[in-house]
Amino acid sequence: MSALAQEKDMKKGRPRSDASKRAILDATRRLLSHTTVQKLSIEAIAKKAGVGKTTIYRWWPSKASVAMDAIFTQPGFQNVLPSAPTAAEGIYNQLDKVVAQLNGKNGRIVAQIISEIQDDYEAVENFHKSFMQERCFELAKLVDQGMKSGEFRDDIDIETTVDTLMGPIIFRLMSGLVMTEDYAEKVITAILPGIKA
Amino acid sequence: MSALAQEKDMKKGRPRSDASKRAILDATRRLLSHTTVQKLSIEAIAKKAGVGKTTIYRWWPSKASVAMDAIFTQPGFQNVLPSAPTAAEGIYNQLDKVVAQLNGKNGRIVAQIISEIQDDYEAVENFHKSFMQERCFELAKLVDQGMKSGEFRDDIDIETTVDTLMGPIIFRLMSGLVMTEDYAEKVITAILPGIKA
DNA sequence: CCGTTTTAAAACGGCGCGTATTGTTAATAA
DNA sequence: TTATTAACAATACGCGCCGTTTTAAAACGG
Repeated sequence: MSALAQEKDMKKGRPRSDASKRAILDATRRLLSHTTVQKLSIEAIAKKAGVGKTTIYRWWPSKASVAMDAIFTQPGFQNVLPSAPTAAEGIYNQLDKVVAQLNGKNGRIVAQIISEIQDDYEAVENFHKSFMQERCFELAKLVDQGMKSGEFRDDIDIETTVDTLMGPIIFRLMSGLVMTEDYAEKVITAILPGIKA
Repeated sequence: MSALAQEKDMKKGRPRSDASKRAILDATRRLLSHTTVQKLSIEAIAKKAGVGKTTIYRWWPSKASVAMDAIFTQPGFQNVLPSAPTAAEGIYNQLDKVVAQLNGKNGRIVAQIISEIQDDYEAVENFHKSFMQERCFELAKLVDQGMKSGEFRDDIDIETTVDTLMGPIIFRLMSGLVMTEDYAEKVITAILPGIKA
């Protein structure tokens, strides 16, 4: 085994084609701008991307997985946040980012993804790990921090508080209701007075 | 036209078979206890109910509609509530009822129904009219009542407040997270301090 | 009896599923 | 160079369910 092979953890045989991978995700994004996840088909992706169906089935277990990969790797879906002086401001930053990610076309697609995976327990878990969990955990961390610093009351339930912050957004997302850009502010205005010390 | 025909709005031709209707909804309920809405098929319902496919297609536009009909006509899904002395107690009653309706097997099915209809605008509207709207409106009415009576602050946004009450429930429903029987109480404990006068 | 409508049953073409097969290509190992 | 290994595109397959159409019987009112 060569030094290069050791360094890059290379294996025998033809390596995975990065061009095909990009072609598949690109084709999926283009198709999703004109149809829904439900109406999407593996065959259509393969045809548009100029790849074999087997290549898709080899690397993704379902069309929902392909869609998740296509959407979540887009710029704007990384969850990097500016540090905030207060817990309240940190919560606002996080919530506003989620609203920005979900209030437009991408939001419709994410709603369709959540829908598509409902009868697949593993897929639901995968979705939560790759999108929901880190955002909820970040909120929980901020609530906890606010409690310890005295900014918030010390008798609130962290998990339920996170639910009251994230819940309304997902509720409106799944209900097909409009979600304006300032929706995060509205939710925080409703929630904050109840948790402030 | 006879008097009876006029009274009961009878029409010419063979009347709709109530037996077939019941057979279809019964078969759907039985099938849904072993599979998901997504895996349900019109053909399977027709076979199990002993009816023709055409009979189903004549009266329902989709399998999601059949499922909604089958679930929402069950006992326990009527939204009748005891009158409450305070707005807060009224809100608790309403929210607790929703949790009771959605925290078990039926909740999973409702989540699947919401999922199934995501790419059908009319179906989404129909779902909201037949389930979500009346429950949200009831909550909005109670919040408004509490504001006017001085029980709640007068500067809160009704719509957003309803979102913070219903949102967490739908959020957990669609996330596949556990929702205990006392979840309504948890949400109210989190929300109430922020809206009380 | 006649016109109308619903019904169950059966058959239809079509689509996308997930798998299998084939021959080619791009890498490593000897 | 040669052998080995694995990914690749292309193609074909059987299958299940779709939504529609056709047929003949059944259930009503006039």
